[in-house]
Amino acid sequence: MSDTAVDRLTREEAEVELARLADLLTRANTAYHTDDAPEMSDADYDAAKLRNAAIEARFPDLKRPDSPSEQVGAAPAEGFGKITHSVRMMSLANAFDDADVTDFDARIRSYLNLSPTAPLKFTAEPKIDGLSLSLRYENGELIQAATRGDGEVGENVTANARTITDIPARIDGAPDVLEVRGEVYMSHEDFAALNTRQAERGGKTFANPRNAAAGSLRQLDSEITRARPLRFFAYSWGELSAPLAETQTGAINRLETLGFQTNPLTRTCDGPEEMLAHYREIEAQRATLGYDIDGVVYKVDDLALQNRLGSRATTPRWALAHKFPAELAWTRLEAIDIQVGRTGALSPVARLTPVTVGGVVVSNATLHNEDYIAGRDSKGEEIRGGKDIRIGDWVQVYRAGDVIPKVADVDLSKRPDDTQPYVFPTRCPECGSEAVREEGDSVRRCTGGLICPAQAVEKLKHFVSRAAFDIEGLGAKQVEMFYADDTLPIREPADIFTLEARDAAQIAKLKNREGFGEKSATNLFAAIDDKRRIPLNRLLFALGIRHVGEVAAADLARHFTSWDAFARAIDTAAPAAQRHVMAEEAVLRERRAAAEEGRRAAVTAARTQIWEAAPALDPAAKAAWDDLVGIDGIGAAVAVSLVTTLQQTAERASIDRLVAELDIQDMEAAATGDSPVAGKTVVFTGSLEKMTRAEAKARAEALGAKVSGSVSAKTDLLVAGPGAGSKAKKAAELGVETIDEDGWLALIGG
DNA sequence: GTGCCTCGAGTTCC
DNA sequence: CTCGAGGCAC
Repeated sequence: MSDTAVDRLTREEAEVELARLADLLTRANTAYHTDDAPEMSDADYDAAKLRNAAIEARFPDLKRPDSPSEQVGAAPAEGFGKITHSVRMMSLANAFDDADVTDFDARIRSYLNLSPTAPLKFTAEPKIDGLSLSLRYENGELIQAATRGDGEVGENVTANARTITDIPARIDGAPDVLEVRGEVYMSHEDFAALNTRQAERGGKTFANPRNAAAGSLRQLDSEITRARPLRFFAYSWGELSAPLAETQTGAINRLETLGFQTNPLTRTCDGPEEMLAHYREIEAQRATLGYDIDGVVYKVDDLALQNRLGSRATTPRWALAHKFPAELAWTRLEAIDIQVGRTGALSPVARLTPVTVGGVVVSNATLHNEDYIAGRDSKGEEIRGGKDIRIGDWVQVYRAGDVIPKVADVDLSKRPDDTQPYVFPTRCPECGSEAVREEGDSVRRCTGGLICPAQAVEKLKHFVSRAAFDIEGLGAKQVEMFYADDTLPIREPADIFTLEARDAAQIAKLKNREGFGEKSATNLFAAIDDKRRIPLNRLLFALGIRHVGEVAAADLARHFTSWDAFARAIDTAAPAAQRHVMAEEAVLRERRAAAEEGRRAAVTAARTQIWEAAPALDPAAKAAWDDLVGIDGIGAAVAVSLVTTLQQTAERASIDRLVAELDIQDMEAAATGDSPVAGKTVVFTGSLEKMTRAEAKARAEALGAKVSGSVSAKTDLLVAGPGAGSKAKKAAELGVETIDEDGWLALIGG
């Protein structure tokens, strides 16, 4: 019956067929999500969905309550809802040897202005190799569980978390709001038993306990999770309505009292020596613990100090992960392939005879760059005893940070007789353009620009990536597909936004394609339309301009607030950027000449000469340039990159076509938090007594202030400690408000 | 000019 | 996650 044309079905047949399709599609969905092994091809899946929709259209009254067409996001790639963490889930800075640990202690003391002998306690605990989870309790009730995700937004796995025995559904005597954070993991014993069971059932087995735990927690059907032996150690917290304790140790004890498992090897240490001793103790017990750990985590014990130390972009300053040495493996280097990145960088990738390293089979590994293969470091000095890496060699592989496979060493004694030194290509393997290495640069880059298909595709992938446009249903795979497409191509970002219109104008519709259906096509168009309105910072990041990452894009967006102001400023600054480049070239020439003639280089003179050469530089251009490089975090390299990109006609035309398709959201003029210093530009000068300079800067920025190094007309506030000199004088001249350290502390409330 | 520190870019496997 | 390099403080 499944072959009968829809318009020939009788009413009774239609009813039976709808039931069959509902069952088929539900099973296909489950198979896709739970076994990671789809039973149906995407095309068959879409065909079934289309048929279901067609029958429903003909017999609307027969539509079932469990109709597959009603299931939102029935497209298999969708999964869990998203949860924005109320307090970011940070990652940890890493240490690989004892010196990194003593440095950590020293760095904290210097940041806090503590003497080397002042008491400073730390905790040390095993770093569990699982996946982190944040549990939110309100009034003692578990209401939400979220994975780490990117630290900002994670996945909602509440139903699955409820099935884990180590996670209490309710707790007594906790603060009204308590977010408990910890690690979900699987013991060695349970992992082995699970794999045996999976193998017997013909299901898929897992490579290691970490993957098994991750796979089990991310089941759409929480009954499957329930059957998986997951465990949980609590080690941290997020949002709290009341403090748990005054120290890390106290807080962990409190979590234990509340009914959570905490790691029994957690210790409080008096300093680096005790921390390292505990590290060795944990390392010695590693094999007999019964679960995987990949290092030891140290934390400043005093929570008030943790608070003062604060965080860098992605890691807190008060914690450190001391990693165990990486596992190593030897294997044969079968080939060296060259990949082309979005900036044109040619990266060599090692194709290896597959080998197990730390529980995972590795068949590819990075070879970093040209020099690394040749056996030289960035300064051209020979490394690894001058061994060059050749195809056919036995190479040592490890997984850096237990993740990224790298080639670490070569065994020359096993080198076959017929090997040749590897010759790094000087032409792009993808487009044949010349690949050049700029002076002092370690990477060779394809000069093809937008002509190079590899660069174009990688740029598009970057454009749709998570921190950029993040278009649902348009990932790396789809981008490649559309790039290669002849009837409905996406060759540049603007093409994404004209996709629907172009599709509508064509006879061969996207929805009729293999792998696509009615629903997936409409979903994609809707997802694209959804992103037409885009915040300026995301747009600037998405453009993929060299040296402009997420942070620089945000800095630029905050400074210029609108696309028009940004583009105008860059265009205006262009002549000055050109002078800058010429001046730096002149400096290089002067340096070389001076070295030859054995005299001191007149660097400043060479620079000034170009800047002041005729024809005179437009003062507006100079002002725009100064304004640009005056932005905190934006220097000459970024500024030049912005100008060159926007001044290139082809590139600019492509950007203009994109901008015409968008509704760009302006940024708020200033961070208007409720803090009295939000949006203000603050300068610190003189010596500060109650805090260090770094600390003061971090605190001010956390409150939304911009901290600058020098006093100018744009400065709103000068915080002057004892010994303030020229800056205080200049502030007085400019009429900038000046306060002392105590005044500052009073202003920010502590 | 030198030495941090942070950001950007590239990378693997599931 | 790491490496290189840009940015900035000293």
